[in-house]
Amino acid sequence: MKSKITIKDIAKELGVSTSTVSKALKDSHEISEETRKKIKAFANFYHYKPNSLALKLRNKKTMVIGIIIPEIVHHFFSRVISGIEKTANERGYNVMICLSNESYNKELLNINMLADGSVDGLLISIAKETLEKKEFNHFKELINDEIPFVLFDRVSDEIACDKVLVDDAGGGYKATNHLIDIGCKRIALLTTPDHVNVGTQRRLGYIRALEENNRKVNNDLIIKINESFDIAEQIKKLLNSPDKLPDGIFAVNEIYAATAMKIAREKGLNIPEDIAVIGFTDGLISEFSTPPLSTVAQHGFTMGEQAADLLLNRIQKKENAENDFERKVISTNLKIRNSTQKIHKKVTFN
Amino acid sequence: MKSKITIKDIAKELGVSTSTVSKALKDSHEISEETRKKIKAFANFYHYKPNSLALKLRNKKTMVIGIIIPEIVHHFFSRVISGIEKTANERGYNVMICLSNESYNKELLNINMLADGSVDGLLISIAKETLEKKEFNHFKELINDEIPFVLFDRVSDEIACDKVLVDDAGGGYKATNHLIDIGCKRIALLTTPDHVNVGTQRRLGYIRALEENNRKVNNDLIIKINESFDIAEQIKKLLNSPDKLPDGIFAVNEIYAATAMKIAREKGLNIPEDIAVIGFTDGLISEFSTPPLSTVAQHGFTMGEQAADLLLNRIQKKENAENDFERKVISTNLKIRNSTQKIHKKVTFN
DNA sequence: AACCTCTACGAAAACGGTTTCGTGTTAAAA
DNA sequence: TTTTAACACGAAACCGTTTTCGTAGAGGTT
Repeated sequence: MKSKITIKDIAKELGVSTSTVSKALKDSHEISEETRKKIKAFANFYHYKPNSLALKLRNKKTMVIGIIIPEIVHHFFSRVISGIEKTANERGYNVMICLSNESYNKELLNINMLADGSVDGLLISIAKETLEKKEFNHFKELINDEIPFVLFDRVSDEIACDKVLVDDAGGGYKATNHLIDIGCKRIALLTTPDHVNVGTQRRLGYIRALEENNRKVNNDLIIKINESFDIAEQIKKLLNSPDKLPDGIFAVNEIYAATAMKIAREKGLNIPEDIAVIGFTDGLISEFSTPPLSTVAQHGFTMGEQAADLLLNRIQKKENAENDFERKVISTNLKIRNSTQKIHKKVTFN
Repeated sequence: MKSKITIKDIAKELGVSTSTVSKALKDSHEISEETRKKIKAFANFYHYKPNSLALKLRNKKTMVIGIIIPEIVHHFFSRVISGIEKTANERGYNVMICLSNESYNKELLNINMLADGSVDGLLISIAKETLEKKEFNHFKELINDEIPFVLFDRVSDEIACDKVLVDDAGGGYKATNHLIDIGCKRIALLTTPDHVNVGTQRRLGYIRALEENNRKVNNDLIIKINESFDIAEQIKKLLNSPDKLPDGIFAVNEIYAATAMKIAREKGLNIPEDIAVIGFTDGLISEFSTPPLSTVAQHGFTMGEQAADLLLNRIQKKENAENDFERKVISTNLKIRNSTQKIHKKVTFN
C-alpha cells in the first residue's frame, strides 16, 4: 500500500504549518481565503484523505460498532445484520462483524478483540454454548469497562443491559392458537433443548395456548430436538405410530417444520388435511416448500434496526447515562399459507 | 465508555517512563526482572489492554480486511463471508462488512470509507448497478493508491486485480448436459440480463452444451428475467402455450428454479416426468422444495476461503509484488435430486 | 586511576491528525 | 502618535503506543 499523502506533506510542500493546513481544509475563518484556496487545490490534486486511524485515536471514537453473532449462514441473522447495517449507516457508523460459531471460546475472543478500542459499542447474540454453560463473566467485564452493548435475540436475564428480543412466547401462543382454531386436537411441538431461550419461550407460548383452551399438555407430543444427532430421525419417531399421530405440528424453526412436512408426506399423509404444520421464522424455505408453510414471522430486519438504535443512543448520550436499561420486544405475526389451510387448486393454462 | 488504563497511567503510578512500561510488558531483556514483575502485576491488576487504535496507527496496519457485497440476505454470499471470516481469523485478521445493496453510489461510498486506512485490503463483489453502468473508476483509484483488493463472484475484465470466480460457464454446461442426458429435447434457460456476468457465463455454458450436442439454440426458450417486474409472471409466459412447452428448464438461481417448478405444478405438470428442472445455487430452498431440486453447487465457502487467502498473500508480500494477478476458478458440481430424476416413492410406517 | 562494558532505564521521535493558545503584522480607533 | 482590535498563521500539546538512541551508574580490567 503506497503511503498516502498526509497533512505534513502538504504543509512542507506549501511552506506552511500543519495546523494551517488542517484549519484550511475545514474552512476555518482563521485562514485567509487565498491560503485556503491554495491548500485545498493542492490537497484535492493529490487526492488527500485524512487518515481515519489518526482521527479515531484523537477523537476517541471509531464510528464503528461491532456485531457478534453465532453464525451468518442463517436467514434470520442476515436479516438482522441488514437492519443493523442500515441504521448504523444512516447514523454515520460502520459495522464490524465477528462470528462465534456458537462457541463460547470464540465469543470470548471476539469480545476481547473488539473491546480493545476498535469499536464504540457492541451488538451481541449469545452463542448456544455460552447459554448452556451459563458463563457470562465476559459480559460482566464489558459492563465494568463501561463498554456500551446490547443483546439481541439470544439474551440472558443474568446480564444487565439493553435487550431486543422477538416476542417468542407470543409467537408460540399465536401459532398454537391458530392450530386450535382450525380444529387441531393433538398438537405436537418440535422445539430445541431448554437452554436455548428462544425455544423455551416458544414452548411457554404453546403451553399457555393449550391451557387457555383447557387442553392437557401431553409431553409425548413435545420433542426437544438434539442437533448433535439426525434431525429427521428424531421427528420420525413422532410420526411413527399411526394411532398416536398428531393432527397439528408447531415447529420452532423452518427446518424442523419443513422436515416434518417432508416426512409426513412420505408417509402418505396430507397437509393440512391430516396434519397441519406451522413454523417459526423469517426464511425462504417456508415460501417454496410444498405446501407453502404457514409461519410466525419474526421481523429480523426490524430487530436489527431497533438494536442498533438502542446501542447508538446509549453511545451518544454517554455521561447522562444511568437511565434504566431498555428491553424491546419485537412482536410477531402469523403468515398463513397452505400448510394450515385448504389449498385452492388452480390448474389452468390461462 | 470509561477511559481505560493506559501505559502512561501505569508509568506515572509506578514512577517509571512509558518506554520502560512498554518494554516490560513485552518481556524485554532491557528491563530488570524486578521492575518487570512489578509492572506486569500492576497492569494485570488493572486489566491493562493496549489500545488497538494506537497500535494500528503506529504499525500502519490494522489487521482488518474489508468486505463489500451487494447484499447479505443471500445464502451464497453469507457462505462466502463465512469462508472469508474463517480464513481471515486463522491468519489473525478481522473483517469489516459493508453492503452496497446493488447500488453504485453505496459501493463507491463504502470503498472510500474503507480505503481511508481502516483496513489493510478489500474483498469486493461488484454491485449490479455498477456492472450495468460499467463505471469502474473507483477500482482504478484503488489500484492507483496501491490498496490491495480482490474481486470475487461478480467481477469485471476491465479491472486488473486478483479474482476468484465460480466456474459459471462450466456449471451451465454441466447442468444443460445433464438435462440432455436424461432425455430432454426442449431445454429452456431462465437467466438474468446480460450485464450480470455470472448469468452470462452460465448462458454460455448452456449454449455450448446444446451446440456440442448438435441442438439448435432457440431464443424463445431463453428468458432473461428482469427483476424490476414480477418474476413469476415472466416465467409463466414460458409455460403458457401447451404445445410449445419445454421439457427441461435450467434456471440460473434457485428462486427462478423453484418458482418455475411451482408454476409448472400449478398447471398440473409433473416434475421431472413432464418437465425436469435444475437450478444453480448453494441454497436451502432446493433441498426443501417439492420435489427436491437438482442444482449446480457453487461452494461459496470455498470461494470465501480462497479469496481471503489471495488477499492476505498480496497484503503480506508487500514490496516484492508485481507478480501477476491470479484468477482462481472454483469448480462446481452437480447435486442431483428428484427434480431431474425418477422419484422413489416410499410410503412407509416402518 | 583511567578505561571499558554492561545493565537498566529515560528522552524523544514517530504514526497523522486536531485544537488551544500565543504572537507578529496591519489597520482602525482614540 | 499611541492603543487596540482583527487577522493570519505557527508552536506545541495531545491521542496511546513503539522503538531508537543516549546515558548514568555499577562493576570489571589493566
